[in-house]
Amino acid sequence: MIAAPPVAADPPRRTSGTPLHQQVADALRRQIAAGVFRPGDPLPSEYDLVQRFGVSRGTIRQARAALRADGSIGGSQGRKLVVRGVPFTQPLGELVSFTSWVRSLGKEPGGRVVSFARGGAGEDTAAALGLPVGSLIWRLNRVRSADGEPLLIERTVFPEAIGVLLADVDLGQQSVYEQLARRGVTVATARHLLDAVDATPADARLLGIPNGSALLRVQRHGFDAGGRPVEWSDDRYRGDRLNFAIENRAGDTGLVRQLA
Amino acid sequence: MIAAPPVAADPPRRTSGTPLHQQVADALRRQIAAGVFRPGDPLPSEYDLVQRFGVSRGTIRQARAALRADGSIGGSQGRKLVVRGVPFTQPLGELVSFTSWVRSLGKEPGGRVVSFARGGAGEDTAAALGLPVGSLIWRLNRVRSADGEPLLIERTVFPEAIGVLLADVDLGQQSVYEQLARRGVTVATARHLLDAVDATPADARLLGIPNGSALLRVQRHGFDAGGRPVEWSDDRYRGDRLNFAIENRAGDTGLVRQLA
DNA sequence: GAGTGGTCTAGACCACTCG
DNA sequence: GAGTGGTCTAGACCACTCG
Repeated sequence: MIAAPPVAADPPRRTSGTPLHQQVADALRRQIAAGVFRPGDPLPSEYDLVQRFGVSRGTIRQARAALRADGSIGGSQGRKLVVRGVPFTQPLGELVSFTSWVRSLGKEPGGRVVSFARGGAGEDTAAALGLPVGSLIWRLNRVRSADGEPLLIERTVFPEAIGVLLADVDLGQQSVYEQLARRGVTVATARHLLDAVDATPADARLLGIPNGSALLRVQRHGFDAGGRPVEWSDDRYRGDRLNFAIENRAGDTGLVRQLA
Repeated sequence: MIAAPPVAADPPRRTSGTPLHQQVADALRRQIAAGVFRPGDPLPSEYDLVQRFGVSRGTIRQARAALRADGSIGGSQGRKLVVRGVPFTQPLGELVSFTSWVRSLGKEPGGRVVSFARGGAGEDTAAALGLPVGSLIWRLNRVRSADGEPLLIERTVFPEAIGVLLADVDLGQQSVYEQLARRGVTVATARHLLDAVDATPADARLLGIPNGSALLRVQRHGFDAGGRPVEWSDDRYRGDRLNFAIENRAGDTGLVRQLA
């Protein structure tokens, strides 16, 4: 870990396995988080940073590209770059796992299994998972809560190979993704589809909210590192209790608006 | 525009204003889209690409970083990089501008101004735009439609300096962002907050839908290239007609789940 | 014109994967 | 051990912004 001394001290080299550019990026992020640089402040110039960190310009630029990508800084050519604020990202694992997300908030995750059974894939499910119609799949239906408050209904479909790994797990208490991770299965990439739906009578009863309340629906396709489907899920969150935030960098975004 | 000849031809240089690394990235993207490289195929090695494009390794790496960032390719150190497929992104301009999005679908954008007036910023608005409470701001309230079907209610606040640029524009027909762009103002980065709300009676009347229908609400903070606030908007989409899709790459994501 | 960030090159060494 | 991508440096020139 290298700090940013006012004058160049012992030139840092890769003693640990952490790349220099990442050490620089982390140092700058820490300083933004600590208020050394405040939103609106200009970032020190490249030349300054080269001097302070005792690394080459390329390394500084690589570090800064990371800060740009996560939205910590902004700006354009010719002008000094501007600090925007603390980075605004979440690990995919935490995004996918309700359990680890709730824990990260310091709350107690809970759940109740409504149903869990093997069956045959219908047309939609088969298409979503990239399987032939009629393939064996597992359907899991749960209500998830934080500190006892129901927040989410999960309706998830797993391919047979994934579902069997969960067959003897207590899904009322355990995180599906932690259990899968122990068995070597992780969600490496995912596609999310967000829209709003009225709570059906079943939804309303499960969440303890009025009929027809607005729910934020998140449909997720999860894939492992090899691109094989791990899950297809229809998650319904209480719209009044949860939101999703998206940081859009310059240029192209990962967010797409679609007509249904 | 440079292609990728099997053998190095005339070494391309920056004749136009487009950076070389971007020309290379665009060329590779086109080849992925055209099926020259198919999902699962390995990408040619760095050495290959250096030869084919006649540029330095640094330029190739910069181009590949862009493909990585938009999800076109994946892979890790020591292995050949793997083509994942056509990128799944939307230019920020199209994401922000309802008008240009609707046009991209081949439909006719329309609109109706409900109100447009100058006023003083309350506490929330001031905080959102980073202005002192009581600062002059402009509030725009519109219904937006595609081929005559109302899809969206926009409630947008602009800082005084932006609002005055719009004072004499026909906002029933014109795109705010196109008009602003002509005056040198563009949204370079944005933060989006997505949740679900019940349609208020006013919402329902404006969209011509039943009271209490689920709406997908998108709150947006837009900033220019210098990080200055351009707009703060509360957009409400018909949940049954629209959704947002998010492509999550490996590792950290720009998508964050939050408790309200 | 001075200072800033953006582009590009050439070359070195390292870490990882694979046959 | 050969080949791959990852890191890092040093130096050149360019485009843009600002006083």
